[in-house]
Amino acid sequence: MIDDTSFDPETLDAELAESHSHQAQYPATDLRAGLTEPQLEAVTHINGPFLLLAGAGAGKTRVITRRAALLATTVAKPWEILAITFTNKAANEMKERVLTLGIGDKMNVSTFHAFCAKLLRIHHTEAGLQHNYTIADQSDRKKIIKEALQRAEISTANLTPAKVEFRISSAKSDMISPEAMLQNAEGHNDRLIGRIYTIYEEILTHQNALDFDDLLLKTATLLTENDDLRRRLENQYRYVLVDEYQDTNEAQYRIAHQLTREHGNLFVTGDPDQAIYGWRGANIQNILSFEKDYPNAKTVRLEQNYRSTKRILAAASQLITANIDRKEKTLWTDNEQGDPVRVIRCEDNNAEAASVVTDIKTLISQGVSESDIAIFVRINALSRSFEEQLFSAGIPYRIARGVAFYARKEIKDVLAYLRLIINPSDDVSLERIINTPTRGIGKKTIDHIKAFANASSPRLNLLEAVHRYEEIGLAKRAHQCLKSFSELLHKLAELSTTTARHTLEQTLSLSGLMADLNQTADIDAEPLQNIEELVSAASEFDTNHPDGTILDWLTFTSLLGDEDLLQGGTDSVTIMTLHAAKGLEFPAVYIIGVEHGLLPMIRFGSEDADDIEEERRLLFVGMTRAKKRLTLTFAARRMLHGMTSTTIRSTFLDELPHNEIQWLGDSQAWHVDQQRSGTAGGGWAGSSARSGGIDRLPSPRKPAAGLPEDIDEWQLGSIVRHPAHGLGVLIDLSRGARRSHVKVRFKNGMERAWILEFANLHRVDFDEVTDEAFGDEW
DNA sequence: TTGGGGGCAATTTTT
DNA sequence: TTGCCCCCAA
Repeated sequence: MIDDTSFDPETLDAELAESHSHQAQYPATDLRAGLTEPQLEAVTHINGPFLLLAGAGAGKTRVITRRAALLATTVAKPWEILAITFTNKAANEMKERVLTLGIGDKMNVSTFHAFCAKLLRIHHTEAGLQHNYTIADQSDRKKIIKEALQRAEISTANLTPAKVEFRISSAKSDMISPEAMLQNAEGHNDRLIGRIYTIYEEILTHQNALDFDDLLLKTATLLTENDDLRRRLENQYRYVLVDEYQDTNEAQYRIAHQLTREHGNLFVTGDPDQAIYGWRGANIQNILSFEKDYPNAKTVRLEQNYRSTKRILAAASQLITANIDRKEKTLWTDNEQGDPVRVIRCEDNNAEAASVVTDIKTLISQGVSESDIAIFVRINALSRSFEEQLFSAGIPYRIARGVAFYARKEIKDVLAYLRLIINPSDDVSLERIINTPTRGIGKKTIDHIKAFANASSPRLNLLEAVHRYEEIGLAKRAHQCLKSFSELLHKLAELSTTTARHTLEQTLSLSGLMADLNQTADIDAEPLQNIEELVSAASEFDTNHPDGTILDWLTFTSLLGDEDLLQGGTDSVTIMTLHAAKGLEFPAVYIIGVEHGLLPMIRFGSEDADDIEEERRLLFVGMTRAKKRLTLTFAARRMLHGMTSTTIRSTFLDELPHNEIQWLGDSQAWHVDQQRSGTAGGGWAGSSARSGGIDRLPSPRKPAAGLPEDIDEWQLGSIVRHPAHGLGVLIDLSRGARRSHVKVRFKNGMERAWILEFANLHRVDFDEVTDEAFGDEW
């Protein structure tokens, strides 16, 4: 039987409540009721550091909300409790549940970023900021990086903006300043990035803007350097809780630490096995060494799982034990045994989608609701085959992704006007709106304005430059256009003291945006609808925050993420990435593309054990989302980036408990072979006849090949031969403990990557091939 | 100033 | 294969 609350992370609580014959609503005196031993221990903990290691599906939210409620009704006032989460969703959920427990809405529940944004507004002087700073989002940040690249006059040959952005963000997460980066730079590239980072910071400062990382970084620095303020805050927040502690980065770690330095009442919850944001700067060591950081810490494990069947849990548990970086934890459940976890081998990605969709059809015909079914992918690009086939099967589906509401063009456009009203230094916003809607101010005019601003001393911000249009020396037409734009901005500047809704509506009409939207509404009504939605959002904000200012509203919108997940599609199959799946649960789960290189995702040149462990955790997270039915699939051939390649099943599959798994697919023999030859890898009796593919190995299915005997002679630039693709040059080679990877560029320019053991490549000596018309580009 | 076409890269993305 | 970005033509 499948219930209909799969989307609701609170299902668990409902189940728990049910199993203990309690109401959903607990009077304060009942906060200890119906708890298991470890749960009770956590709920009743009061003073000192505490680590709650909460396994997947073990009832964590229930525990922390009850503890907060208990604190708030005994030793503390609600406003003396600070609960920090990572997502708005988690924050809202906690607020709601605390409310349900009768604690009121005075408890401080907020995301890291929202908490910091507010703190920095209030204590802007101490932090060396202006009160009206704006928050640069990802696209603003990208523009600023491009600008910085230009100013640094660096040939962007091997430095994409994305790469720079990543490096800067990582540095900030680790609390590394531009100076420190320059000092410790190893190699030319690092120095370049250090220089760009420096300029990037200058631009942000000049624009009176902070990016997301700054919110954390500046707060951490402020709390570290300003002991007086730190102390006041510590007095104010006598009990601090940090959720998803395994995902904290250095800055967040510091914030939590500084806020609790003296009273030590830091209660953290998390699960190292679900740490999947290392690539975003999160440091799993924060949770792993909590007990070292806080020697008097108490640790409690929640190991009983209320979500999945025994078999699903056994498979996931076995997988995760392969990780070294973890805290020993043994999940168990009282739930039914359930059906075996299935692993399906498919011929290619279309067969994979077909097989999954067929299975879904069967489930639906048995009365399972579409919303109880989820398909998890490692990368969004994999969703396509599934979309197509779900569509043609007439099964409603939705993709939990897409452009976040506040990242849409039309939304960003209006908000840019408002941001400029609040913060006249916000050049990125000005540049965005100067010709939106089009008003005859093109690139050339903008360049003139910029040049004028830069040439002035001190350097002007663009808004000031616009207002001094007469001094720029523009052609008559451009001069006229800029004049009316300048007048428009003056008019808008006078709006700033009114409500969010009023300001928004005025801006929409004065700027001409509304007229523009109305005009295009015939062709595409969506932008207009989005704007209408924005107006009601503003209106709602005004109602909820009678004392709120435009600035508050802008901050609010800046920190709001993608809400796609929260709304809509109550009867659709959900397609989402494994990352997006964290925290959710579904009765039926399909995990797609469990192949080497995809899951684990391998990037060349950077395969180390940490990455693999995070990938393993990602699969673990995916598997533990499933309540009743779990299916993993992989395809022998996969079309990706417009190219079909032969794949190798993921080594993670070898790490599952073989005998508990139901192995399905065109070829039945492969898994049996697995059991015989251990994890060394093996082929399967291939029904497909593809040249060069490893699925073509004749039986008996031994490992495809070992390393080539002359491996020591392989080096970058070596010439190799592939049976299907011909001659190529080795452009990447990395030797790992278990597998070696190679990348080859072929004569026609195609580049392919393989695991060397399976690649069927042979090194050839240069003089053997000179007569084969090898191009000179080699 | 706008649009279209070619070139090129291509994870994950709580905020 | 798709999607973004940049440059060029009208």
